[in-house]
Amino acid sequence: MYKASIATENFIKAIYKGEQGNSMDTKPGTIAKELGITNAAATDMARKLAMKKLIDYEKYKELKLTPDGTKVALDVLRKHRLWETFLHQVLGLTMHEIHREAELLEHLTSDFLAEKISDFLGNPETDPHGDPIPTDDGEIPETDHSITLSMGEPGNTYKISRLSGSDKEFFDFCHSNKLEIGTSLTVQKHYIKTRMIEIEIQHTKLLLNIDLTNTIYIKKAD
Amino acid sequence: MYKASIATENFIKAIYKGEQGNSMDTKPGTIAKELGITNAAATDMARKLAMKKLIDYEKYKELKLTPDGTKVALDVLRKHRLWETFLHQVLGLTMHEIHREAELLEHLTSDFLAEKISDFLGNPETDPHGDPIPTDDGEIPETDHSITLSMGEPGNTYKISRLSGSDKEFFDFCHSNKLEIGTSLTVQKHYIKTRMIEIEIQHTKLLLNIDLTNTIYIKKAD
DNA sequence: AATTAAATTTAAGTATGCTTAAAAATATAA
DNA sequence: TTATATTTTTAAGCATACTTAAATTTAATT
Repeated sequence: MYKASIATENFIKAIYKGEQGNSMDTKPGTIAKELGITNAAATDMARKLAMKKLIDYEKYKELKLTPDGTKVALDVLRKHRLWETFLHQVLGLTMHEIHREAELLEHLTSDFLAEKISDFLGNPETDPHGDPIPTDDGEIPETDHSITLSMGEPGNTYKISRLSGSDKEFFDFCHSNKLEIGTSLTVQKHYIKTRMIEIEIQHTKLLLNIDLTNTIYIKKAD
Repeated sequence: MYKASIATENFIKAIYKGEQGNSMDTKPGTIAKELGITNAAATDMARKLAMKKLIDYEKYKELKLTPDGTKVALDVLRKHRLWETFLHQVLGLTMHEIHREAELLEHLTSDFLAEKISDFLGNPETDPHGDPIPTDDGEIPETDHSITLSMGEPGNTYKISRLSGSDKEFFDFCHSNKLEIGTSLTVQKHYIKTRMIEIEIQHTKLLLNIDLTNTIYIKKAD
């Protein structure tokens, strides 16, 4: 299997995030901002990865992962989420600590070690955020049919299924507003212009920015 | 604290090994062979690390770590041995597997995570090989007064205290010849010319190469 | 539609960490 | 001690992964 450099892995991860996420695209500038590099560096990298057949690249267009590129993304993502689960369950690190450490460890984790960690954890399907862990053959167990909070319909009640953010602020915010996995909420109203969503959670009304709500996943309460 | 690159960390580790070991010096060629790079690359790196005050470098002389360089070496060594201990005790990896994985993980392990691992393990003083784990402030707990097997005196009986090798062959050899931590042995005779040592272990005579015996540590049986 | 702004690309340059090939210094052996 | 071999160093070059600055293309605004 193709072994990518750390820089390449991070670049491909960013594209993957852009392809999946609703609050981010895969234009070079967006990727550059995500990685903290210049636009020129992103274009440069795009050309190189295109030659390696990891992405499809047409000038001035969005970057798109090839099947090979997607495989790299899912491999790193699997290691990232396995480490997050492991660091949380075994070493008791907090939600934002596990992200920070997994962000490093994922790049120097052999397939062998990833399997050992997975076995030790009982081959979990999701990480502590509720995010699905890709399998070793690159499948994503999407059994929960979660949607982002921004997709929730006014009047409907949901349970929070995933909290997908990575920074301390996000988790502090969630915690102090009782936004936890399993908690029920009712979507009140969408404000298109201001890109806000109003929800009711534990008898409290909350106005959330749409960007934030794309890292909060919900599913219909059964 | 100065953050070294992976290449720099490995280079400094090799020098540290040469400074400590009895079977290896710190000449550029030796370091190059250890790392699998050319002599030219080793000289090149030596000049660069000298500019960063991590090593003392005089042309055609052996490479020597500065206090700063030694700090880098001990920091990486601490992380290496903490990972080895953790992977062995928690994930049950074999002796040569833990080395291989720790060799990677050590480079992307934050000080924060190292402390968490250490705490989890009850702040152990030695790793599964019996090698001392440097403390977070760069001290090496040398409480056991071990010596290498090559230093053992004929007629004396010792207990094996450390098995410091890294490759599978070494551990397979040790295992099949009952060379385990805690096992008693009696040094029989040194053969200077052929660089061999004869020992008796569990009523069996064994002839060992001196290079091998520098990774086997012993101490006087009490 | 024309102008302006923003994003993207190209070009040139830098640091790291290697390589090969040739020159210089050191070590070994006859 | 002199010739030979080995090691070390220098020199030139390459790939990766960035940078800044300028040119080009696309997008937004009037």
